Amino acid sequence: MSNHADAGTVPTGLLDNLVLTSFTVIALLSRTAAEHDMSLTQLRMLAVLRDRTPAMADLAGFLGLERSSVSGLIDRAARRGLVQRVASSDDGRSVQVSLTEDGHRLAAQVAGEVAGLVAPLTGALSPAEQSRLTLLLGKMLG
Amino acid sequence: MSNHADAGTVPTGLLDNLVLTSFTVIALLSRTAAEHDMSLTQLRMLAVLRDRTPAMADLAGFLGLERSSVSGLIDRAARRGLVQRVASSDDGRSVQVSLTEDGHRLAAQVAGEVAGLVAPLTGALSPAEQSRLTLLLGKMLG
DNA sequence: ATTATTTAGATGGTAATACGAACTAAATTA
DNA sequence: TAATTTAGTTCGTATTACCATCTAAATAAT
Repeated sequence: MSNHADAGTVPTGLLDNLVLTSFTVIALLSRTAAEHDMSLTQLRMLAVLRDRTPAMADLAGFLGLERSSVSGLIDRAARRGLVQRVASSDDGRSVQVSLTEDGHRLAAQVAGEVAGLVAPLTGALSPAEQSRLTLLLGKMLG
Repeated sequence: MSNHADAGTVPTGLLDNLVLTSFTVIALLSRTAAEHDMSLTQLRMLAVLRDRTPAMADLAGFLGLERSSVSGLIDRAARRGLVQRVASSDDGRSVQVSLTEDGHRLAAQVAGEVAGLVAPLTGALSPAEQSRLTLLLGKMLG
């Protein structure tokens, strides 16, 4: 048994702040993506591919999309030279999706820009508060 | 002068947790919206209209969209009977957008469902931690 | 007063997003 | 060897969101 709050209830202030924070952060990410003529989904895809080389179905799983949606997504990104499809050696049907040089460069740049945009927010907190927030969010994420 | 951290920098762990939390919350909201055949934008619109009756341009401002995008959004929502356009009395060009009865009902229901989905997350924290998180997010939101 | 300009929204055209269903080809299983 | 499953693509559709353009109303300038 836990001495935590009823898991079926959220204090209104906490719910509001979580939702507001989320919209704020997502808006920042969207803005960054838009500045590079990308969608939020493309930005997520770039982030996912920074340290993975998944097959199409796995990528769909990471992004929470249908396989058919990912086909078009990768088509467009490949047309821009950001990603490439490499045929799998052991399975003739499968492809490994990976970032190109340009893709890696863009992903790194975008990551830096996002950090720059989030900094003013977190900058409102002292280092100690930042640490506490990191821990609390981490605990919540499980 | 402030004794806070350099506003140009975010600790990696904090950035990651903020982004992960945001995607988690937004995914929850999207899922809830989808269960009612709505988009995230429509859900946001419903939330905005719960305590406002803005003109189209103001609504566009709230949602961060162009006026033309909002026209279609409201068209579709009105076709479903969720919102209505009421001609402004003092300005013949302007309309006030408002929720219908059905819109209010749906907005309330959706709000409840969102709370139910967020609860398991926040339930990982003790009441004291929930309070601290609320305060930290509030401070960050300014 | 009358014309000119600005403002509020709507409309039309375009591209991206995302889905489901149907399809092809390769790999497994029977 | 035939039947089935799996990986990915293609096709058709609806939504989303943009920009540019348009209409009508309101405000400003002459």
